[in-house]
Amino acid sequence: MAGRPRDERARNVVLRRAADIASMDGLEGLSIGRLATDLGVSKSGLFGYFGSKEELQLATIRVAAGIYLDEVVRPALAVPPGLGRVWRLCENWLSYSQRRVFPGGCFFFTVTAEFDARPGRVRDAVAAASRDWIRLVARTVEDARQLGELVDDTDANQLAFELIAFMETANAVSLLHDDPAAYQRGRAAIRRRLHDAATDPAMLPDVESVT
Amino acid sequence: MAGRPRDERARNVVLRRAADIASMDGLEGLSIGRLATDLGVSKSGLFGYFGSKEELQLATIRVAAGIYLDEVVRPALAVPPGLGRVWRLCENWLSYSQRRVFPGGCFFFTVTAEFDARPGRVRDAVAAASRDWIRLVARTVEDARQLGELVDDTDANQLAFELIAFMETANAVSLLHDDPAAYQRGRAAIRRRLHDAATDPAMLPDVESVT
DNA sequence: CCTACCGATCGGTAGG
DNA sequence: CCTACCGATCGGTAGG
Repeated sequence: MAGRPRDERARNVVLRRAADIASMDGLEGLSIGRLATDLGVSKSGLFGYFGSKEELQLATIRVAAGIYLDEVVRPALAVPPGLGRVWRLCENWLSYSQRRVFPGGCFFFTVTAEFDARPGRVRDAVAAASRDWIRLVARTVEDARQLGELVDDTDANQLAFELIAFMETANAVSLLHDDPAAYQRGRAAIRRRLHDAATDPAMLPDVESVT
Repeated sequence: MAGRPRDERARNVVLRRAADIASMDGLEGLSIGRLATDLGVSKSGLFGYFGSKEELQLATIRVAAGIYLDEVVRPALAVPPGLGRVWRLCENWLSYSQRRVFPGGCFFFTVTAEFDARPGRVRDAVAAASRDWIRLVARTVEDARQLGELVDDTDANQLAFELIAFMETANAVSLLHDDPAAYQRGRAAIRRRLHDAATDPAMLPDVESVT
């Protein structure tokens, strides 16, 4: 069921809108009735696509993860491993947040805070996505270390934690205080930290001007 | 109205419980009916204390801010200004999060992510509390700089951003991944950053062992 | 994939 | 500060 191209395309339109809503109001704030009204379809028709609210939430997370992959991860993997790729990954994340690919900023920031203290399948899916992301950043850092572009005693997991902290806080501050300068702060913090860990700081590109 | 001691005490019991619920499920997830059932009182009686859900949410934020002040801010102001006070402030925050003073971790982390993309009085109150906190950290850093304990070209607002990023990310990671080591990561990051900015790194206390 | 409906719960009110 | 209720909305179902 739901295997025909038209169904899949329709499903994707629904889920893309669902991810937008969830980025602002959370996955609980996302209601089937509201989503149906927004899209001009019947509630029960939409319900039939997913079978339950929880399945809708899980499908929304999968679609958001795909967008994240396209916007942040894939274009960074297109540049060679090393310090440049670490920088690209961070830069892509800040751009993805700043361009409001999701209107409520990073989808995963919103739903992490929403589900981090509630058990269930939704929390598990959010945690799995987070784990994948943390591991990807750590592996990218570790690659740079092994290539000799970061000092030898660099703790990849620790550095990944710090870089992610700067990205997420830039996202949070920019949203809550409507302050685009938060991205300058995040970018400066990342640049400084990578500068300190780099064997050849000249390999870091200049900080780009921010709109 | 509601000025008698007994009323105020009762109000405080209600709001303390409200803050606990909101730290896990958010200020929208906090419903008057559920709160009433939890406390064994009638819904309309409880409603009468506040007049509207929004007023309940705003009163809950005020109570949570008071607890934050008692747990994090006041004990840091008891030590003299300087690098030691900066460290105390960060250490108190990590302890407040780790001890689960609120069962869902930092109350303000949860409600910031919940309201950062929705307009209204609740968002404004959350943003005001966040601004106060950021300014306090920045002023504490600036005091340390003026006392000559941080290098002269320290950008207080930038350093405050970075310290806050480490604290909030320790909170978020520990909750989502049920991983107490996140606090070690946060503490190590803060320590390293302050070490680099200190004029006399020996003034930083050793990292305490973590349970 | 629609209309029409279910019981439960929401914020809020009336009346005492 | 209680009981009893209001209309709206929730997730979900029946029946076509």
